[in-house]
Amino acid sequence: MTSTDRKYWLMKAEPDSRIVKGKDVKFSVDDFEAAGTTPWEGVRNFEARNLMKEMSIGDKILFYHSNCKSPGIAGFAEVSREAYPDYTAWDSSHPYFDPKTKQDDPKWFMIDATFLSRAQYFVPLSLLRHVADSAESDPPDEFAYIGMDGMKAVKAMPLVTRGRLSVQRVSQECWGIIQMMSEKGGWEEMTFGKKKTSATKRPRQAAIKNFRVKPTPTDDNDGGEVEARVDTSEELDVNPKKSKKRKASDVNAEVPLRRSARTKKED
DNA sequence: GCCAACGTTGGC
DNA sequence: GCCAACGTTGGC
Repeated sequence: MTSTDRKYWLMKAEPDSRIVKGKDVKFSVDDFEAAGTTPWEGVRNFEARNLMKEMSIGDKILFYHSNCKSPGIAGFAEVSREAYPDYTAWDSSHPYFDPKTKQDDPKWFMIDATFLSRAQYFVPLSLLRHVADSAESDPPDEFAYIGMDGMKAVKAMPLVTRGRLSVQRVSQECWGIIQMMSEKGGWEEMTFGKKKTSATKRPRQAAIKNFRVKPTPTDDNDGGEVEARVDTSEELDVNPKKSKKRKASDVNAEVPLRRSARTKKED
Protein backbone atom coordinates (compact mmCIF):
# COMPACT_ATOMS: atom_id res chain seq x y z
CA MET A 1 0.00 0.00 0.00
CA THR A 2 1.30 3.37 -0.84
CA SER A 3 1.20 6.22 1.53
CA THR A 4 -1.32 7.92 -0.62
CA ASP A 5 -4.05 5.43 -0.09
CA ARG A 6 -3.34 4.78 3.52
CA LYS A 7 -5.97 6.19 5.74
CA TYR A 8 -5.70 7.62 9.20
CA TRP A 9 -8.11 7.55 12.08
CA LEU A 10 -8.59 8.55 15.65
CA MET A 11 -10.23 6.23 18.13
CA LYS A 12 -11.21 7.02 21.66
CA ALA A 13 -10.99 4.97 24.80
CA GLU A 14 -11.36 5.73 28.45
CA PRO A 15 -8.21 5.32 30.51
CA ASP A 16 -9.89 5.76 33.87
CA SER A 17 -11.49 3.00 35.80
CA ARG A 18 -15.19 3.03 35.80
CA ILE A 19 -17.23 0.11 36.86
CA VAL A 20 -20.31 -0.50 34.84
CA LYS A 21 -22.41 -3.50 35.52
CA GLY A 22 -19.62 -5.09 37.36
CA LYS A 23 -17.10 -4.51 34.68
CA ASP A 24 -14.33 -2.03 34.43
CA VAL A 25 -14.60 -0.08 31.21
CA LYS A 26 -11.10 1.23 31.52
CA PHE A 27 -8.90 0.84 28.50
CA SER A 28 -5.79 2.94 28.70
CA VAL A 29 -2.73 3.01 26.53
CA ASP A 30 -1.15 0.68 29.08
CA ASP A 31 -3.99 -1.76 28.68
CA PHE A 32 -3.75 -1.47 24.95
CA GLU A 33 -0.03 -2.07 24.97
CA ALA A 34 -0.50 -5.13 27.13
CA ALA A 35 -3.29 -6.45 24.96
CA GLY A 36 -1.43 -5.96 21.71
CA THR A 37 -4.38 -6.60 19.48
CA THR A 38 -7.94 -6.02 20.49
CA PRO A 39 -11.37 -6.13 18.89
CA TRP A 40 -12.91 -2.70 19.06
CA GLU A 41 -16.28 -3.77 20.21
CA GLY A 42 -19.14 -1.78 21.51
CA VAL A 43 -19.39 1.05 19.03
CA ARG A 44 -23.08 1.85 18.84
CA ASN A 45 -23.05 4.99 16.82
CA PHE A 46 -23.83 4.96 13.13
CA GLU A 47 -21.29 7.44 12.02
CA ALA A 48 -18.51 5.80 13.98
CA ARG A 49 -19.57 2.45 12.63
CA ASN A 50 -19.55 3.71 9.07
CA LEU A 51 -16.05 4.98 9.51
CA MET A 52 -14.89 1.66 10.85
CA LYS A 53 -16.29 0.01 7.76
CA GLU A 54 -14.00 2.17 5.66
CA MET A 55 -10.91 1.02 7.46
CA SER A 56 -8.33 -1.13 5.72
CA ILE A 57 -5.63 -3.29 7.16
CA GLY A 58 -2.61 -1.15 7.79
CA ASP A 59 -4.52 2.06 8.31
CA LYS A 60 -3.06 4.06 11.17
CA ILE A 61 -4.88 5.00 14.32
CA LEU A 62 -4.35 7.76 16.83
CA PHE A 63 -5.25 6.29 20.19
CA TYR A 64 -7.04 8.89 22.24
CA HIS A 65 -7.66 9.09 25.97
CA SER A 66 -11.14 10.35 26.55
CA ASN A 67 -13.29 11.32 29.49
CA CYS A 68 -10.38 11.72 31.84
CA LYS A 69 -8.26 14.29 33.60
CA SER A 70 -6.05 14.90 30.65
CA PRO A 71 -7.63 13.93 27.37
CA GLY A 72 -5.36 13.61 24.37
CA ILE A 73 -3.36 11.38 22.07
CA ALA A 74 -1.64 8.67 24.04
CA GLY A 75 -0.44 6.27 21.39
CA PHE A 76 -0.47 4.87 17.91
CA ALA A 77 -2.03 1.76 16.49
CA GLU A 78 -3.06 0.23 13.24
CA VAL A 79 -5.95 -1.66 11.81
CA SER A 80 -5.21 -5.37 11.81
CA ARG A 81 -8.57 -6.71 10.79
CA GLU A 82 -11.20 -5.03 8.70
CA ALA A 83 -14.75 -4.54 9.78
CA TYR A 84 -16.69 -7.59 10.82
CA PRO A 85 -19.89 -7.91 12.76
CA ASP A 86 -19.68 -6.94 16.37
CA TYR A 87 -20.74 -10.20 17.90
CA THR A 88 -21.33 -8.60 21.23
CA ALA A 89 -24.52 -7.19 19.78
CA TRP A 90 -25.97 -10.68 19.49
CA ASP A 91 -24.93 -12.02 22.82
CA SER A 92 -27.87 -11.58 25.09
CA SER A 93 -25.64 -11.97 28.07
CA HIS A 94 -23.33 -9.31 26.85
CA PRO A 95 -23.66 -5.75 28.01
CA TYR A 96 -23.65 -4.50 24.43
CA PHE A 97 -26.49 -6.73 23.42
CA ASP A 98 -28.76 -5.17 20.85
CA PRO A 99 -31.91 -7.21 20.45
CA LYS A 100 -32.76 -5.41 17.27
CA THR A 101 -29.92 -6.76 15.21
CA LYS A 102 -29.81 -10.19 13.64
CA GLN A 103 -27.00 -12.38 12.55
CA ASP A 104 -28.12 -12.36 8.95
CA ASP A 105 -28.32 -8.61 8.99
CA PRO A 106 -25.64 -7.28 11.26
CA LYS A 107 -26.03 -3.75 12.34
CA TRP A 108 -22.91 -3.13 14.36
CA PHE A 109 -19.35 -3.72 13.31
CA MET A 110 -15.93 -3.68 14.78
CA ILE A 111 -12.36 -3.82 13.63
CA ASP A 112 -9.27 -5.24 15.29
CA ALA A 113 -6.66 -2.75 16.28
CA THR A 114 -3.05 -3.54 17.03
CA PHE A 115 -0.97 -1.41 19.32
CA LEU A 116 2.07 0.15 17.72
CA SER A 117 3.66 2.56 20.15
CA ARG A 118 3.09 5.03 22.89
CA ALA A 119 3.35 8.72 22.31
CA GLN A 120 6.69 9.74 23.77
CA TYR A 121 5.09 13.03 24.62
CA PHE A 122 1.40 12.81 25.35
CA VAL A 123 -0.35 15.27 23.05
CA PRO A 124 -3.10 16.88 25.07
CA LEU A 125 -6.36 17.95 23.56
CA SER A 126 -5.87 21.32 25.20
CA LEU A 127 -2.72 21.77 23.16
CA LEU A 128 -4.47 20.88 19.95
CA ARG A 129 -7.23 23.30 20.81
CA HIS A 130 -4.71 25.96 21.50
CA VAL A 131 -3.07 25.33 18.18
CA ALA A 132 -6.42 25.41 16.44
CA ASP A 133 -7.41 28.63 18.10
CA SER A 134 -4.18 30.28 17.03
CA ALA A 135 -4.36 29.05 13.50
CA GLU A 136 -4.55 32.54 12.09
CA SER A 137 -1.14 33.44 13.36
CA ASP A 138 2.21 31.81 13.48
CA PRO A 139 2.66 28.75 15.58
CA PRO A 140 4.16 29.27 19.00
CA ASP A 141 7.91 29.14 18.85
CA GLU A 142 7.98 25.96 20.81
CA PHE A 143 6.60 24.05 17.94
CA ALA A 144 7.09 26.27 15.00
CA TYR A 145 7.91 23.11 13.15
CA ILE A 146 4.27 22.37 12.51
CA GLY A 147 3.90 25.46 10.40
CA MET A 148 0.85 27.49 9.56
CA ASP A 149 -0.57 24.83 7.33
CA GLY A 150 -0.16 22.35 10.11
CA MET A 151 -2.09 24.62 12.41
CA LYS A 152 -4.87 24.88 9.91
CA ALA A 153 -4.96 21.14 9.53
CA VAL A 154 -5.28 20.78 13.28
CA LYS A 155 -7.98 23.37 13.28
CA ALA A 156 -9.96 21.28 10.82
CA MET A 157 -9.83 18.17 12.98
CA PRO A 158 -13.21 16.82 14.00
CA LEU A 159 -11.67 16.31 17.38
CA VAL A 160 -11.46 20.05 17.70
CA THR A 161 -14.52 21.04 15.73
CA ARG A 162 -17.04 18.60 17.04
CA GLY A 163 -15.66 16.34 19.66
CA ARG A 164 -18.21 13.76 20.42
CA LEU A 165 -17.55 11.20 17.74
CA SER A 166 -15.64 8.24 19.10
CA VAL A 167 -14.15 7.25 15.76
CA GLN A 168 -12.89 10.02 13.51
CA ARG A 169 -11.13 10.53 10.26
CA VAL A 170 -7.69 12.08 10.47
CA SER A 171 -5.93 13.74 7.59
CA GLN A 172 -2.51 12.56 6.62
CA GLU A 173 -1.24 15.97 7.58
CA CYS A 174 -2.61 15.71 11.06
CA TRP A 175 -1.23 12.26 11.45
CA GLY A 176 2.21 13.55 10.52
CA ILE A 177 1.93 16.58 12.71
CA ILE A 178 0.72 14.75 15.75
CA GLN A 179 3.30 12.07 15.38
CA MET A 180 5.97 14.70 15.08
CA MET A 181 4.67 16.52 18.10
CA SER A 182 4.59 13.32 20.08
CA GLU A 183 8.22 12.73 19.22
CA LYS A 184 9.55 16.22 19.63
CA GLY A 185 7.43 17.70 22.31
CA GLY A 186 8.15 21.37 22.69
CA TRP A 187 5.33 22.52 24.88
CA GLU A 188 6.91 21.50 28.14
CA GLU A 189 7.78 25.11 28.65
CA MET A 190 4.19 26.05 28.44
CA THR A 191 1.89 26.40 31.31
CA PHE A 192 -1.54 25.04 31.14
CA GLY A 193 -3.85 27.57 32.55
CA LYS A 194 -7.42 26.97 33.34
CA LYS A 195 -9.09 30.11 32.32
CA LYS A 196 -11.24 30.58 29.36
CA THR A 197 -9.87 32.34 26.45
CA SER A 198 -11.70 35.54 26.03
CA ALA A 199 -12.97 35.22 22.57
CA THR A 200 -13.81 32.06 20.88
CA LYS A 201 -16.76 30.76 19.16
CA ARG A 202 -17.46 27.76 21.17
CA PRO A 203 -19.24 28.82 24.29
CA ARG A 204 -18.23 25.94 26.31
CA GLN A 205 -15.52 24.25 24.41
CA ALA A 206 -13.79 27.52 24.25
CA ALA A 207 -13.13 27.03 27.85
CA ILE A 208 -9.96 25.36 26.93
CA LYS A 209 -7.00 25.50 29.06
CA ASN A 210 -4.91 28.45 28.30
CA PHE A 211 -1.44 27.92 27.23
CA ARG A 212 1.04 30.40 28.37
CA VAL A 213 3.97 30.54 26.12
CA LYS A 214 7.14 31.25 27.90
CA PRO A 215 9.40 33.54 26.04
CA THR A 216 12.09 31.67 24.29
CA PRO A 217 14.88 34.11 23.85
CA THR A 218 17.10 32.41 21.38
CA ASP A 219 14.84 30.63 19.23
CA ASP A 220 14.88 29.92 15.66
CA ASN A 221 12.97 27.15 14.25
CA ASP A 222 14.39 23.90 15.05
CA GLY A 223 14.39 22.43 11.68
CA GLY A 224 11.69 20.00 10.91
CA GLU A 225 9.31 21.27 8.40
CA VAL A 226 6.04 19.72 8.02
CA GLU A 227 4.71 19.47 4.62
CA ALA A 228 1.25 19.98 5.55
CA ARG A 229 -1.39 21.12 3.30
CA VAL A 230 -4.81 21.74 4.41
CA ASP A 231 -6.80 18.78 3.70
CA THR A 232 -10.43 19.10 4.16
CA SER A 233 -11.08 15.48 3.73
CA GLU A 234 -12.89 15.33 6.93
CA GLU A 235 -16.32 14.88 5.65
CA LEU A 236 -17.67 11.88 7.30
CA ASP A 237 -19.79 9.96 5.08
CA VAL A 238 -22.63 9.57 7.28
CA ASN A 239 -25.93 8.46 6.39
CA PRO A 240 -27.49 7.10 9.35
CA LYS A 241 -30.79 6.33 7.94
CA LYS A 242 -32.98 5.99 10.83
CA SER A 243 -33.26 2.33 10.36
CA LYS A 244 -34.94 1.52 13.50
CA LYS A 245 -35.99 3.37 16.39
CA ARG A 246 -34.51 2.39 19.52
CA LYS A 247 -34.03 4.37 22.54
CA ALA A 248 -30.53 5.48 22.92
CA SER A 249 -30.67 3.98 26.30
CA ASP A 250 -31.54 0.60 24.96
CA VAL A 251 -28.33 0.27 23.16
CA ASN A 252 -26.01 2.64 24.73
CA ALA A 253 -27.22 1.72 28.07
CA GLU A 254 -25.14 -1.23 27.61
CA VAL A 255 -21.74 -1.34 28.88
CA PRO A 256 -19.03 -0.80 26.47
CA LEU A 257 -16.44 -2.87 28.10
CA ARG A 258 -13.90 -0.49 27.04
CA ARG A 259 -13.25 2.17 24.55
CA SER A 260 -15.30 4.20 22.35
CA ALA A 261 -18.92 3.68 22.81
CA ARG A 262 -19.23 5.80 25.75
CA THR A 263 -20.96 4.06 28.54
CA LYS A 264 -23.46 5.21 30.90
CA LYS A 265 -24.05 4.03 34.31
CA GLU A 266 -26.22 1.18 35.20
CA ASP A 267 -29.79 1.72 34.81
C1' DG B 1 -39.26 13.94 6.63
C1' DC B 2 -39.21 17.86 9.94
C1' DC B 3 -37.91 19.18 14.29
C1' DA B 4 -38.55 19.62 19.55
C1' DA B 5 -37.55 17.02 23.37
C1' DC B 6 -34.64 13.93 25.28
C1' DG B 7 -30.47 11.69 26.81
C1' DT B 8 -25.56 10.88 26.20
C1' DT B 9 -20.76 12.50 25.45
C1' DG B 10 -17.06 14.21 27.43
C1' DG B 11 -14.35 18.51 28.60
C1' DC B 12 -13.92 21.27 32.44
C1' DG C 1 -20.40 17.06 39.46
C1' DC C 2 -21.81 20.52 35.99
C1' DC C 3 -23.58 21.35 31.78
C1' DA C 4 -22.93 22.59 26.49
C1' DA C 5 -23.03 20.18 22.44
C1' DC C 6 -25.15 17.26 19.67
C1' DG C 7 -26.92 12.59 18.16
C1' DT C 8 -31.25 10.08 18.55
C1' DT C 9 -36.08 9.47 19.20
C1' DG C 10 -40.57 9.77 17.90
C1' DG C 11 -44.80 12.70 17.25
C1' DC C 12 -46.76 14.94 13.77
